[in-house]
Amino acid sequence: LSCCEEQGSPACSKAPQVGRVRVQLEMQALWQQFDQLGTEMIVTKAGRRMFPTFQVGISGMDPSAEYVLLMDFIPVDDKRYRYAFRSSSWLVAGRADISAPGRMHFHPDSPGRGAQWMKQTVSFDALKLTNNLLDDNGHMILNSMHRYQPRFHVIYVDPAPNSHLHAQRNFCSFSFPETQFIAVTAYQNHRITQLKIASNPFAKGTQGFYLWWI
Amino acid sequence: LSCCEEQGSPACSKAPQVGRVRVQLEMQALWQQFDQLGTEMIVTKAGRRMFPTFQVGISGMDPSAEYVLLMDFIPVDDKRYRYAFRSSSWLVAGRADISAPGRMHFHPDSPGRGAQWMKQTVSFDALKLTNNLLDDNGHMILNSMHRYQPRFHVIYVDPAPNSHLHAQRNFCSFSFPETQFIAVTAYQNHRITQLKIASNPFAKGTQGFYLWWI
DNA sequence: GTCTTCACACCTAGGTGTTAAGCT
DNA sequence: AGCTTAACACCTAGGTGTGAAGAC
Repeated sequence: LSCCEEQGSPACSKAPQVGRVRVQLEMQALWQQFDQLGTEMIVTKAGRRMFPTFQVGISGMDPSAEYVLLMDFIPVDDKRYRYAFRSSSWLVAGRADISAPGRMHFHPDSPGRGAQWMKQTVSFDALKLTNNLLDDNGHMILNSMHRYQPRFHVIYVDPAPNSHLHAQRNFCSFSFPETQFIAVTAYQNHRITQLKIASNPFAKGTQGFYLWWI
Repeated sequence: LSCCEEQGSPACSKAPQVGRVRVQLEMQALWQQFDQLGTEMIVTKAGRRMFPTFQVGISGMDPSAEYVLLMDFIPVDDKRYRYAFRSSSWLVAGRADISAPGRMHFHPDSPGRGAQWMKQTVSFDALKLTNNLLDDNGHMILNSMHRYQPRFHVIYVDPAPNSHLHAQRNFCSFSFPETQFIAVTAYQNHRITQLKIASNPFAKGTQGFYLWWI
């Protein structure tokens, strides 16, 4: 159960509509299973979903207030990685490539009332990852072989006039370390491939093949 | 291009947010093609989509005002029908059966701002028809072998206090005669079946069979 | 007889990893 | 070598009418 991350601001400077919001990562056990192996997420030119899907349960919102929910991805470090098959581990392979300006993914149900968001799990299953710098579909642009941390943001839609003057007060951010991943164009770690096949229904097609090897 | 139907009220008693709303039926040519043959819509216990889908283009809304959009179905008459295969025509087969209280189907994007609704075609493709009087999925309950007229309603969400006192002023209704249909559990008119197969992509499975007969 | 139900084959639509070929 | 691309087979998920069987 994650609280709002105060970003170096003095005391509690958040509006009550966001200051009490609590967020729980769903499918946490699965995320941890992947994290232990070193999560990889496929990026393609056309855009690829994440698996596991980023899903959260939310509490503490003002039921009648309006909120916008969104995600973004920040580089974890300034490094480029490569996978060493011999040692089955990731190695630093130099400094990070230049990155496209970070995009934001608004949850398609935004804006919505607190009651609606808290009613059931909020799922970002429409979000797609791409390595196409010229992407025109609103997908999240990431560099392959770089490490990322997904972030989740809650913005309170303040009806007050000049509310933009209090933008700081009206949003808060959450990030879960177990959702970190390295973007790849093809899986590197075979155990990641196996765990994806075992846990993603859509990857059931080739499941039979691996059952002999596990 | 249909205007708001004044329901026997004196002069223009509608709020400006709804009084200027204009609605255009999409796929009108297809609806007319079906209507000419006598449209039939399948009802099942589990719920069946309509085809053609009820879709409208909307103009004249206040872009920043909030609206709720919904549909319902009203019996066209107090009759029950049967199909005479010999004459390929519908005959009256007595008085209507007792009907379940009419349900409403809210468009899932409700409530939404005028700008959002007018941006693109509003489609009711999630709406399903059922003949199950005990339906628990929010589908529209209809009597098989009865004739219905779909209706479309626009409700302005008035932020004023006590706005419920002006409920009359804040909504308006639209109906398109070419969308009338008879609910059936199995198609009666073979030409309706053929037109459904020819025009609905999901019915492509058996298309080859009929190509020899047309 | 007339109407309804259900399993089914056949689609649409789109999410998977695989694999071979292509790029640098 | 290392990484990327694109076609592909194989799934999930669900919308069609069919035709035989069932209900009244």
